[in-house]
Amino acid sequence: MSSSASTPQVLRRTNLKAVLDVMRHGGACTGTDLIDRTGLTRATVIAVCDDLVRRGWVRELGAERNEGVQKGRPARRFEFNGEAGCVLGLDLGVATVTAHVADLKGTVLGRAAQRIPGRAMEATPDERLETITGTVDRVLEDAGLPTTAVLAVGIGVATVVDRHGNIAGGHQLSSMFDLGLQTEVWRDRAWPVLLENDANLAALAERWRGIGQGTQDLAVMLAGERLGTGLIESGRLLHGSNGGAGDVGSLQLVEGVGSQDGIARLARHWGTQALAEGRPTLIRELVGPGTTRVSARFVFEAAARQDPVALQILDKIARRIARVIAVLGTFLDPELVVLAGAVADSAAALLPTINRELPSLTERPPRVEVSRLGDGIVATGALRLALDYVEENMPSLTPGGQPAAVG
Amino acid sequence: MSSSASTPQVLRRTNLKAVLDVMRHGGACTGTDLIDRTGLTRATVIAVCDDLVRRGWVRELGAERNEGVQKGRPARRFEFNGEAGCVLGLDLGVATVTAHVADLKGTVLGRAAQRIPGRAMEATPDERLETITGTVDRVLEDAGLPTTAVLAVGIGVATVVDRHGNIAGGHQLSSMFDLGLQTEVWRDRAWPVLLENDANLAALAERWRGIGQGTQDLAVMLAGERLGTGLIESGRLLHGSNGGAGDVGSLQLVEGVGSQDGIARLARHWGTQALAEGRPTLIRELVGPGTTRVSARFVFEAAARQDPVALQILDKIARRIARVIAVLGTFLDPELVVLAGAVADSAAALLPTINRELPSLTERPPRVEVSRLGDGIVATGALRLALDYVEENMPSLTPGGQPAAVG
DNA sequence: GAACATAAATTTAGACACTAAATAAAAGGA
DNA sequence: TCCTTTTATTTAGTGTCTAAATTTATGTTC
Repeated sequence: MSSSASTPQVLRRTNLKAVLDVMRHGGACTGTDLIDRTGLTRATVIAVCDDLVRRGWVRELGAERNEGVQKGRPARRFEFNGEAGCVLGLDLGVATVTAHVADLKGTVLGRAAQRIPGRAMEATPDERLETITGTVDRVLEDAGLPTTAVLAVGIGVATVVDRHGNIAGGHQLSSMFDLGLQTEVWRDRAWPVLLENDANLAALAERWRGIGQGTQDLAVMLAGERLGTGLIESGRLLHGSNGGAGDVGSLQLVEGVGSQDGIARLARHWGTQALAEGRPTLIRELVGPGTTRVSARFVFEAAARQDPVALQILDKIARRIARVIAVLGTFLDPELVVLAGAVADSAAALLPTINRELPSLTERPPRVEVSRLGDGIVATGALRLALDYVEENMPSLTPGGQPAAVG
Repeated sequence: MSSSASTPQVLRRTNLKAVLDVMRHGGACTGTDLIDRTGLTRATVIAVCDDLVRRGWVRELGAERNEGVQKGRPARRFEFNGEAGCVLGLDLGVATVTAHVADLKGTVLGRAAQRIPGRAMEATPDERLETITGTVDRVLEDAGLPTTAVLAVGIGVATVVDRHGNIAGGHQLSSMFDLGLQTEVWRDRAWPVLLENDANLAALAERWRGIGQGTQDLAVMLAGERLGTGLIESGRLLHGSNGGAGDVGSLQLVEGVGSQDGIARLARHWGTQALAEGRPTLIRELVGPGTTRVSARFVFEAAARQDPVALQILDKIARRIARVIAVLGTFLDPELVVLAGAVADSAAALLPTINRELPSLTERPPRVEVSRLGDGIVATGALRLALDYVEENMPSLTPGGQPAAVG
């Protein structure tokens, strides 16, 4: 299954990748470094490096002194060329478009966010596309990058996406994001476009730059307005047969958990309810007089000041989340569960209750943490998705920017 | 990550595997067949075939006529040599040891089962090992196979096993199966021993020879005495960080589901209860007078004859199972859920209720079916596990039986 | 500063695996 | 018997790697 026929050229390609992998992780490398880490001969290593330099993926550094005592002929030093191109990471929300751009080392070179004008829910596909392309163009321009430098685009959407990057129809919001981004829209730019569910990208982000570093099995709950879960098992994203894995929105089962409610929405809902019932609470003061619209922030703030009503709301939310985590832990046995999303900062207040509840709900409860990646978590994951694609296909691709003559 | 350094020899190894893969699936092959399916040149294909024949993995067939009109020089015909070795598949239950042996094409050559003598729960490791080795020796002897013919042993155990094949400590029954099978026990036989959770093997079996053929994402509930679930996503088994994935035994959460109760145990429990309460039911007649020990079989039989009490018990069981399936479907989005285990035949009676309940518990409920693989499901999966190992490592291994001189 | 030690690069010869093209072989049919 | 067809085999050439010898560029020592 795994294997397909090979030619000597495939062999070289494999070794190009092996050397690139080492360079990406290890910074500047001498030939000897690469010999140690790849097991190849010096002759081969040097040939591969020269090949990579010729193709534009690697730079040879000048004759700066290596650190320490130096005897013998100075080593040539090679470095992965992070500027050989860039990747875009987009987060398409219901009302907002966020775009990050990074070089091939993953260094973020620019960020931009833009609201969909007017009433977002009613925006036409074309209006949506205009905002998206506008945001992308702006972030590229600000970073001084031509469109030809873009080697891949990762895009997170708030709906179900299968493992081939196709938006699964028949889901909530699925039509909102089914905009032909992979095919028609940027055909002239010839960008490889990779779609993925936003919670899945949050999981990639957490494993790349968040608490999940070094973890092979983790779940990330993107619990802002909606409630979505990104699942990584053995270092790979889970999708299920139609991409619905982790889409716990439809979980009607666990008593008290269900519908599509994320933390923010629940806080708002119960906060509003408390006000409507006229219960005495700090939330009222924070919201201000004359309005009944409670934002989640106020509830968390009131709780931070020990307001009993707000604390009770958080307790209720935490118990609800704990139940989902318990089910998740039982079915998937992740090492770590991360709470992320718009309210991640405040979610820390939920942890004590969650950790108190878990042992009664499941044996061996997973470790639970709160994300520290903030708002850009999905866009960050989108960058990672794009980088994964580029790294996987690197030898075959043509570096962006200059058209790079390859023999 | 994925790539490691390569030499020309690795290339040949890849092509050996590619050719073997085609042969395993396609039966007897001519050179032209292989050219079409691998993309290699005729010269290479023939060289690879000769190589495989020399190593013993492939047989060249005599000059039998090919079907149809034959012009031109007759093609040499090659066939995967299923008799180049065999694999063992073991199912270690609490009280029973089952062993299957199959050739490398997966054709079962022998079966044996043996009870652990005395009170199984109290058997010492040595007693257990004696039964295991005894069963293995018998099945090999009956099939007329020497121990040197065994290329791998797959073993299913009723406890948690991580993805490296290590039994995770601290679980129910974990010490019962931690017998040093991989290392000490058969050291003299030098067999590669692969441990895996029994429900996971049931999943492999369903995908190999059961209802799950061609399915990439499925869950198999092994629901006899205990309740365990084997999960396959994108064609791969899920283990989770410690192997606990699918070990729903500890799911205390879903109201009414939990503990370790499988279908048989529940049927027995509620059947006994009904008798104790003195309710009028066919079960009593089936069990016979003077005893209160109800076996699951009687409950299913009574239900088949429309006994109201038995039907009510099945209804209760089905609702319970439906809830687990709903959670499973929501979190993992499998294409198919298979009910398997000792009572699989009878479990068909549960399907109508399960399918009626599911839509109210989750959107897009998965397809649910009952296994037709019967008792040997775990041993069958164990064979598959062993075959996977052998197929993956085939070119490097030495065929069993004769010591096969390789140049 | 010349001779030496050292580490790395480069060159050379050889092995292995593949392709492509020419040649040979083994059938059936005219 | 000769021709056609299909396949196998041989031959020459290419790409990639290793291993070993050689060269290069540096620092150290006397």
